[in-house]
Amino acid sequence: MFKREVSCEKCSLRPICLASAISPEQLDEIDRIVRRGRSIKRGETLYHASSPFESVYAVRSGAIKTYSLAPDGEELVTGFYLPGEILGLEGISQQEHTSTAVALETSTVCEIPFKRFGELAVKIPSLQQHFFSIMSEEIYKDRTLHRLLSKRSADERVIALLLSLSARHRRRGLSGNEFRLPMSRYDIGNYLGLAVETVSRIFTRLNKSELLEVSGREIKIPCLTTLRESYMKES
Amino acid sequence: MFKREVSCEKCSLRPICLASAISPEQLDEIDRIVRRGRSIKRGETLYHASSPFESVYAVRSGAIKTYSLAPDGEELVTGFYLPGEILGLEGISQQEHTSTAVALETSTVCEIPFKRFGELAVKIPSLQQHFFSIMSEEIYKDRTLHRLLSKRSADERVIALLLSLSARHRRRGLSGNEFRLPMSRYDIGNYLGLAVETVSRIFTRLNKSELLEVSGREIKIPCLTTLRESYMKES
DNA sequence: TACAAATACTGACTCAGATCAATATTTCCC
DNA sequence: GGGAAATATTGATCTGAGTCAGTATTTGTA
Repeated sequence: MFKREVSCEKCSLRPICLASAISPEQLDEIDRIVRRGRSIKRGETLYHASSPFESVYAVRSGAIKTYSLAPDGEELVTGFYLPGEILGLEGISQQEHTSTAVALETSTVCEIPFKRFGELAVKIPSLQQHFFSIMSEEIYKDRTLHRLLSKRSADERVIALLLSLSARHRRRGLSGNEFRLPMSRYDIGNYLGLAVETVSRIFTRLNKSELLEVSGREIKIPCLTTLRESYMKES
Repeated sequence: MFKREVSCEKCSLRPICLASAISPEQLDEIDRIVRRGRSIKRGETLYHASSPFESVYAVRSGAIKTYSLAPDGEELVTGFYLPGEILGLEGISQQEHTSTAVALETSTVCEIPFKRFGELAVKIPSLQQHFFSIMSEEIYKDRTLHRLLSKRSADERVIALLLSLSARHRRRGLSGNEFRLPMSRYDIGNYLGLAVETVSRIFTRLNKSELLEVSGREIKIPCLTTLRESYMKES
């Protein structure tokens, strides 16, 4: 027995999701347009690149990765999305999805039909403002990734990703010190612009140090501050 | 004698700027909130990182670069903005500018006070939609940069930047085959995650090939299709 | 018009991380 | 629970681009 169809109002993810900072009556309006409880199994696709853009999605549980393919078929992992996070935003301007979203583990998502959302955002200025903010945040995070890719060493990139995942767990009230990676070494390497072998070697090396305990996809960070500082020092 | 203070209505950049796809009456409303004609000389700053976020800006003429500094002072060039393009979007979510914008040559900009813009976007749904689209476009372009940085060779990165500048010139009705780079080799390298020396060597090499004629910052592309194809082939 | 400073170029050398080639381990079904 | 496929690790070798060092050219300014 598990809870499905939790309204935004009752959703534990509300403070970090789309419906934060919205008054109760307005919450109700959002609640009416959100399609909840869609479940996707590991490896299944939420949307495909070049399918018509109709909705953005909020992750309710699980983990989703997005990737795009170059004309020659080369894959690029463009992001990892955890509960409370919104995906599909790059599709708005193109009128179609520009990446494919697949579940890394069994996940549930809330679908937010974008046309109706726009109509609502016009009626609720604070919702419009919040959505501007969510998109701006995405742009801001892309700047961080830009720096990571063009200035940081392989080790620093991997540590930065772990710290990011840790912070996102903590934000949901979970442990930031111990978690399981939902993605493969391949995905990590692809996302960070590194070869799988390099990622693997870095995990082995970090595991030998006191900074991290790695066992397959299980990660334990004994001390976040130390890890953060070691990351700083390397840069 | 030169024209200042051209209204959005009369602005030749309208089709590619913020005020595209807006009806004449509504155009008038936008016109009233835009602060026009601010001129900044080469090397002068439009806004500083960590100054309060109040406006986004549209380039009217010239060229602007944005950069951010890491805690240790390391610079990262985050973007180049040409006439008709909007900058400052990453500041929305942070309530302050997260990068510094400086003019690469004498430029004029239009300032769009963001609070008033938000109020207007609520009244004009198509304007809201268009702004969603502009932000989405920025996210989409960041994905392209992500691929460039994590999958492409130094040569391909430089060619991709040239092709992007060329396309942006053409969009304004200018020649896409001949133009002057507003930015230094250093800026190009920094933006693309390459050492200055590498950028310099690539220009020399391209100049020796038939693909490009380079003389300092003057660029001539004899055949765009050939350049585009050579770029594809290398990938 | 000249000269200092900034920018750009070139060459020699080095190295982080890619690639290639196995082997080990985990995961997923039947 | 067993065996195949997918994922992860490890080692040896190679290479694209970085670094260092010096020179050339352009640009802005007096």
